[in-house]
Amino acid sequence: MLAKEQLKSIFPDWEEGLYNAIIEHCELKEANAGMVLLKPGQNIKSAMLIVEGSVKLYQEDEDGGEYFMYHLNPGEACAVTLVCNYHHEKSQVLAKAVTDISYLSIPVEFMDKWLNEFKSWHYFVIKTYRSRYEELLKTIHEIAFKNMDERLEFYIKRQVSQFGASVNLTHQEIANDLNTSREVVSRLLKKMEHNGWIKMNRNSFDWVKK
Amino acid sequence: MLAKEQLKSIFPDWEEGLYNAIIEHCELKEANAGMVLLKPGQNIKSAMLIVEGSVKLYQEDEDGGEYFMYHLNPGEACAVTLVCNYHHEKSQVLAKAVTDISYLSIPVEFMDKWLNEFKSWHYFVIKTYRSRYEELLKTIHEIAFKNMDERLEFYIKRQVSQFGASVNLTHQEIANDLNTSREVVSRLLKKMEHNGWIKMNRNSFDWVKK
DNA sequence: TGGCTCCTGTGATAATTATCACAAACTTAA
DNA sequence: TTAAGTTTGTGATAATTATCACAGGAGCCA
Repeated sequence: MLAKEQLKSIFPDWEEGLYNAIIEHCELKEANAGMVLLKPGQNIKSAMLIVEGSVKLYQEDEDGGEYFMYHLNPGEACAVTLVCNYHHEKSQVLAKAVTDISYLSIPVEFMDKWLNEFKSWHYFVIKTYRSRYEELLKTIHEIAFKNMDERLEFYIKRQVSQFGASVNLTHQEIANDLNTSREVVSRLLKKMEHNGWIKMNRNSFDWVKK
Repeated sequence: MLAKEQLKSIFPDWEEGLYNAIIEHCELKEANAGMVLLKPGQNIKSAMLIVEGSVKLYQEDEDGGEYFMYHLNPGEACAVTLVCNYHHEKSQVLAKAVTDISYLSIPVEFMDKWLNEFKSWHYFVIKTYRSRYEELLKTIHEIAFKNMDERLEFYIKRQVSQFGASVNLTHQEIANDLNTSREVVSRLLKKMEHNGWIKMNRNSFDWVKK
């Protein structure tokens, strides 16, 4: 488990008792890049709080399609896993580790308990829901109103703000995240290259706009 | 203001003290069908808890487009207005009364206060966020993966489960809610009529499928 | 070096949706 | 009843995206 000091730096503003409870009852787990952490339909038995690395959240279609919604970073929690009150909730999203990650795993039974015991925990839960709700709104805004060129730009900008101007993704990976086809992404990226927005390499490209 | 008994029947599972606090500090407001209750960019100065009637929540585009996300019904609260901790939040959604409605208006200062005082209030807030988050997921699922015919069917079914099998909406209104054009809706409805899913009238139609 | 796989580019074509144009049917109000 | 406005139907066409087909290049490994 982490030292209390580390916990404090990643999850500030908690009560002393909450750090202690976490240290006492939670596991620090690890997962490798690419691993699926949560599948649609899966029963939720513990909350997931990111300590290191980053995670991508997807909406998944019945027949294999995916749509990328948002990233989870250190200090953030997966809202879907923060169940309370009624257990036996099932995931409606797909979560994948983008990098190697480590995360705190909090058994469901403590989540309810801590809601009563620690004010800072329940603020954390509410803040998590609120910020994820806002991320979903942004996603809806993109899909509902924008064409693929703008959605791709939005997607790349988020990628850039996460991992820097060098985007190490294949056209196919991007196409999967946006639930479109590789050809469409290739053509749109070509256009961006012509416009001087990106510089293309193999397996990656650099965002040079703005 | 409402009598405590009425409050209890609409918002069950609250603490006695919470009902009293609501009665003491909140206003029961009314609005007519069609009124805009919340606009994108608007400062949030009070929470909105539906007592009577129903409300539609939209994502709004910069240039006037709208996309319908979900209904709010009696006993439910508008998640966007349930701000806590930091004030001066701005709305990112559009809320419109579908019918004449009445709602409780709770000034922001009490929301924070009650989070500490009433356990049932903070469960209510979390439950509200969770259920609205799930509604947004459903919306994303529709827009990201489904063609207009299936989205229209999903839309009509929600409408039916809200207001019954007789759908009193013009094609134009439906088109606005789905951010598409009237012609598309007209043609798809014609197809549904041919398939025997609906019976069309002027200004309305009946859902007869299933 | 040769063969294999993965990634990218691009044309051709189909499917879906958007837009324009206009007519017909019904409703309302003067 | 007429005129004006609203709602619906439908063809024609454009724009966007999806799908298929295939070629060429780059990296990897035997």
